Amino acid sequence: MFQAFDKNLKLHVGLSQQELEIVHQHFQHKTYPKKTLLLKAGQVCNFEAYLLKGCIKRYYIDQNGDETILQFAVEDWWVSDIASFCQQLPSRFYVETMEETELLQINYQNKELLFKEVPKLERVFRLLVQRAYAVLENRFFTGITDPAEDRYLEFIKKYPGLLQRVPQYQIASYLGITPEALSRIKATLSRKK
Amino acid sequence: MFQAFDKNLKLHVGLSQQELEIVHQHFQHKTYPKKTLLLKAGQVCNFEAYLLKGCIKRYYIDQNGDETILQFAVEDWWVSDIASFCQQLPSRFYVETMEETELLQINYQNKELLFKEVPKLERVFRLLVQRAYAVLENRFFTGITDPAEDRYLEFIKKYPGLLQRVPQYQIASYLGITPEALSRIKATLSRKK
DNA sequence: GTTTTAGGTTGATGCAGGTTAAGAAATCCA
DNA sequence: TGGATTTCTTAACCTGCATCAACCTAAAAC
Repeated sequence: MFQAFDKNLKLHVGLSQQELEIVHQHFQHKTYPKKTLLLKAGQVCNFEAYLLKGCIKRYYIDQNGDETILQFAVEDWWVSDIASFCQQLPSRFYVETMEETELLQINYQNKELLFKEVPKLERVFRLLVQRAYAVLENRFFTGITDPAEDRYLEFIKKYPGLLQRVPQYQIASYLGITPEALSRIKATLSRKK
Repeated sequence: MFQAFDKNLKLHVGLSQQELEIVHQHFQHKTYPKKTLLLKAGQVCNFEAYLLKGCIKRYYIDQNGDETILQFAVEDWWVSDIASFCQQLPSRFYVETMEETELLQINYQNKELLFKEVPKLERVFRLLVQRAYAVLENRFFTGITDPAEDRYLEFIKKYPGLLQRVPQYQIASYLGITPEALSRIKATLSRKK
């Protein structure tokens, strides 16, 4: 069960089997059914979770009740509201499973304990946040420079297979456009082919 | 000289005077004249720098030679290309002083040495990256949800005084709009007032 | 002190993507 | 299986911001 998880953690920093076992003890293994809300806007996010299986979205709901999806997480990705979790402040976001989802999750208290027991993990998690930062900056950047059509093509590459797992209007939301616009983009693309 | 810097570092983690002195030894104090390029696209970013004084922009230049500004940094801010620095990969960005600028900067090798000498700093820098992540996510988020006018008003609050220090067309670039569009926004705002 | 030049404003026009609406297709579930 | 619901598509129209271009001002350069 921990195979992919261990590999994810050890990507940049060596960890002994013993250290890994301490880590495992602080994480909780959980399975949630489809459409479970793991976080609601206004709550403090109390988890960082690694996805073993399934699919999760993190999104915002505006005054009109429309949702904007900020992140999809699938197998071997992490999900949390980093800002809320780290500063232990209320979140603006919702986090929700889109399929039955299996997680390894840790809460704030356990994460701090873990850092005390295995200080090397400060480094591991620093590198994880740095990776997340690089991913986000890239997303921000392409959002400014690339038109919607290019972003859609990028999306297909970055999340292969997710098109089949997630309704199209949610992908449109992630891309920052309306479902109608995405539908038109697909139409012109298939005309071009 | 190190007063504000020390305070910035100690925001979340206590550090002794001795530890701070080790830190100081690994940072370099530098002053650059206006319009100095600290990083060019294609180079590996080899600094993380804390601004004592002055103003810096980080930007991208597209095929048409137009620049898009991703970040302004002023007093008590950090500047770097985190993705390039951390992974030691070529950057897509330029980093340039907009005024005479005084920095405390550290390179990759020294940062790693510093981590070995004062492991507690792993934590300090993890928290710094987390803060940077939260700031970036907020920017990304408002970029999607808010219209240009709101983003302009946000900008004025976030960077008080910068309007006077930076030409307006660069602020437009930061906001993701053209100078003409910003000019019109200002016109309608003063009409509303 | 006149001439460049950089920065800012204003107007006309165009286009990507938003909005609204309605029907078609797919999926869900009793 | 069949009706309900959810998702996708298409079309007509609208809007915010981009583009292009002319013009204005003020400061810098000669």
